[in-house]
Amino acid sequence: MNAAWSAWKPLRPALRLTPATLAELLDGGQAFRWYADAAGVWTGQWDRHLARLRLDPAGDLMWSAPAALAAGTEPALRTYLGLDVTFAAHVDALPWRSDTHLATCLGAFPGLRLLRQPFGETLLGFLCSATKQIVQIKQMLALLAERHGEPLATGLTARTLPSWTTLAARSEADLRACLLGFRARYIHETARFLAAHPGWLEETEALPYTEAKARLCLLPGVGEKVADCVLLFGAGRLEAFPVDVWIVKTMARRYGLEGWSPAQIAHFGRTHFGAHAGLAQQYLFAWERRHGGR
DNA sequence: TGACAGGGGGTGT
DNA sequence: ACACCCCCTGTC
Repeated sequence: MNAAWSAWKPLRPALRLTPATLAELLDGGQAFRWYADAAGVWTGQWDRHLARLRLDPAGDLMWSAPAALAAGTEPALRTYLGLDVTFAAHVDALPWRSDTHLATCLGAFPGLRLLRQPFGETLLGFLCSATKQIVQIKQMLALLAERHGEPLATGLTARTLPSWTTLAARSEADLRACLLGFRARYIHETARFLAAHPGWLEETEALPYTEAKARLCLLPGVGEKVADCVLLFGAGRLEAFPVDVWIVKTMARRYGLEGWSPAQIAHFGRTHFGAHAGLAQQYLFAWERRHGGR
């Protein structure tokens, strides 16, 4: 039995989105703990927060939270949704004036932005992501929270994701039982490394992009793609440009880069899109997910 | 309705 | 290049 939810309130400052952009933002591969109901109400979790989001008729984002937690939810949402980040200016600085495909992608998902998720949780999510689709990653994280997380608050059934400390105390078999497959060993070994190096993750988050990425790549199961996702979705590093199979496909088709390696595509992306290449990547990725194969 | 391939947002060797 | 795990999805 869940406690009562607070009344719906508009987000301040306001965030005006289309339903398609909201779906892409919450369930488009940045985060893996949001679920929509038939009425278009999204329920999701991050850190020790639980919230509902919906668009009012004008398209402005409204939020609600369990009454006992609601006081802390609004500032947390502002951080999580990056309301202090000038995404409109960053988008305008992308080369859409000379890149018609990019202009099309920007127009299809107006207001799309990058989430600022908890760093450690983002790492866990993307350690689960290898050769998995979003629906399966969500299932893994739901099982990890259900079996190894902590109750969010008394009276709530929702649970947090397990901390890295908790994960380090679990057996690889316990993790494997959460549908992790071969990823269980990576998560187990990463958890043990982090347990043996207190503060390592926090120091990594604070480092400049290149150094932070190099450090993340030291973790078992973390290569360039996962490291870039963690930095882009969990640390606000808009210069990170993750290259996965979708981006390889869309860059080959739309930018004539057939046969290019992921490293070559990453270099092209940084050069072509500039300092906020990761933001461009998210729009291209959203477009490819929607129109892929056509 | 139920079984059966096929392939999946990568990394490590 | 290929193994790593095993669940989702489409198909018959």
